[in-house]
Amino acid sequence: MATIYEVAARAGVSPATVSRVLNGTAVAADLAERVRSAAAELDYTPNRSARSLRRAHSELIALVIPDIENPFFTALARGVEDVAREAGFSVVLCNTDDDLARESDYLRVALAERMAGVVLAPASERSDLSGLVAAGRPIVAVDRAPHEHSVDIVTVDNVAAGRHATEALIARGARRIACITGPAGVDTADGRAEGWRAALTEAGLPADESLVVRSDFRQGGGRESMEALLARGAPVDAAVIANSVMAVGVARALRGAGRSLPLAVIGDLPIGFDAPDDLIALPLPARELGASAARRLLERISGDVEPARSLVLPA
Amino acid sequence: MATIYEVAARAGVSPATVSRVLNGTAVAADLAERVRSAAAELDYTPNRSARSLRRAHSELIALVIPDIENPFFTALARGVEDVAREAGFSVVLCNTDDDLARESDYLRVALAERMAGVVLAPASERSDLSGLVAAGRPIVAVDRAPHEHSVDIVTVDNVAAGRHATEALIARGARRIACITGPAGVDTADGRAEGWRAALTEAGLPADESLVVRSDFRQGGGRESMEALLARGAPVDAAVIANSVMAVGVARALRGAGRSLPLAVIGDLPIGFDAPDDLIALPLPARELGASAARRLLERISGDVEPARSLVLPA
DNA sequence: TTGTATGCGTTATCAA
DNA sequence: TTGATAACGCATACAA
Repeated sequence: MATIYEVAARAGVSPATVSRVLNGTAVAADLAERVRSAAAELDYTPNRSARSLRRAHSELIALVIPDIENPFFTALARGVEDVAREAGFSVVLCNTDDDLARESDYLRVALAERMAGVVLAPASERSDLSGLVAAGRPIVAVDRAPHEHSVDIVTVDNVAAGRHATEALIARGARRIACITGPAGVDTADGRAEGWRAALTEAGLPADESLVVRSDFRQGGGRESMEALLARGAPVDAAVIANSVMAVGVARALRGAGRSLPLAVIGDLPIGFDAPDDLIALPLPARELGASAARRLLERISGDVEPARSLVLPA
Repeated sequence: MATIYEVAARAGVSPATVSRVLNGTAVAADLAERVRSAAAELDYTPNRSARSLRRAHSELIALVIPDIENPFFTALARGVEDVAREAGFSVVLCNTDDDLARESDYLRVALAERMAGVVLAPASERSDLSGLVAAGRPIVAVDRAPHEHSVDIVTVDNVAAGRHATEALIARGARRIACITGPAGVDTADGRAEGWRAALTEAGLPADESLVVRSDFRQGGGRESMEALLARGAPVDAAVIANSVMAVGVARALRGAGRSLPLAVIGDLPIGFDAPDDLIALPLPARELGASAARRLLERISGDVEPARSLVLPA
């Protein structure tokens, strides 16, 4: 591994000049040329540990997500990568499996490695960002808003998403619409349920709270929710499902029971999911969410010190 | 961000002693205790850029995969993480989307960042590992064997996998079995097709090469392959499918044509995929593959300098 | 066992 | 514009 000194020696210049060429500071054309060819001949790769130490941050952006198998997060990842790469940063993915301890670990590593910044899709509202925040490192939360900390946040309009999904079912004649959503206290879950409520109310329909089922945003939870609904003979003629992973479970429960029900699902469907014909998917702008988060992060990395800002994308 | 000097000052010891406490070298119990509490009070996080510079490598392991949406690779990722974390390394995921240029980029970054090592699931046999190899950095290839380079390789027994899948169909009475596999020259694709051939031959059945369809391991490819087979009226009564992502497409093509065919699929099925009843899935030990690769990598990181070794896991 | 001093490879400051 | 040099924070060789 050649160092900057070896390149300098071979080009007959000082290490400082090599550094300047590599970093785009003004250098005479002939010197720059000599440096470039010396670097090429030696197959010189700058040592980023040294650079990070000196500059106080690396060129890595951590993207911390709770579930690598959820297509929403993989789409989001693409958005982050698109804009980060454009700006010369590399994105590394950290999968927490919804585990707060693992999330903490990764955030700690990102801090210790002096990564340029972090885009975090929090595993929970109780996610602990204190380390990064205390150190003043760039971080933006996406999808969910963490409590306790004031950081930049990029979310979608969950209420609108819930409303649109519900309206689509109403438009098809549904009157008693169940709402299968995530845990209480989770803003994505609560917002979508609120949209369901709003759509029903606006349509002059009763928003029967007993038709709101709280689940866990996972496949098994979706299945159990629908099974419970069927078991207690709830008089539903359609259902809004707050994310696509749960929709898979819901569809299975229905099929298992030999039933069929118009479904409106918030989010893109997983690859391979054979959706029933009466299922409406309302895509979420996952990629755009990631891109926006990354853009905000880049602003922070470039030194923006404005107060934390909250951005809500239309559904 | 506190430094080792501040911790040392507060504990009334030298920086070297702090370093020793943190790294587990022998230090008197009382000093160690003082250091630990000083570190805690200052919320000291060692600067890994500095450590990496000094030690010549970081505590990050890069896992470079071609398709983050393929459940095989996410399972593999879990295996890598399990053993890497156990050993104190953090795993960062790099998704290349089957793009050799992006793969190269990530490998370059891993080298420049002086990451401890790389587990690579190559996007192609033509993957360029020259940078890492030339620098003598630890790297192990998994799933596919890259040409051109001699590195540690961990794969599954693809031939056995293909054979088992085919045998399962033969056992159910199938006689003319199609084989939908990946591109020629890709060892996973070729091996599985070879297993298909072997099983048929062993069963005294003809291995009709016109029933081998070369596709791309992706959903669309699976669909097109089956559509082509149906379109030309190939006399098949079952099919072996070399990976689970293609199986989704195949199942759709069949359903679209109003047909049904016993299917044997190599690999775990994607979440949400509603497999037809006559589909047999033959799981691949993806997680174990990742774990083995990580173990081999750890040996390299600890200084093993034996010649490159090749490990083939049973299917 | 502990401390001192040095160097890892860069970038930035300062002089020239 | 260019070069000499210090400093980033840590781990270790060496001395005590």
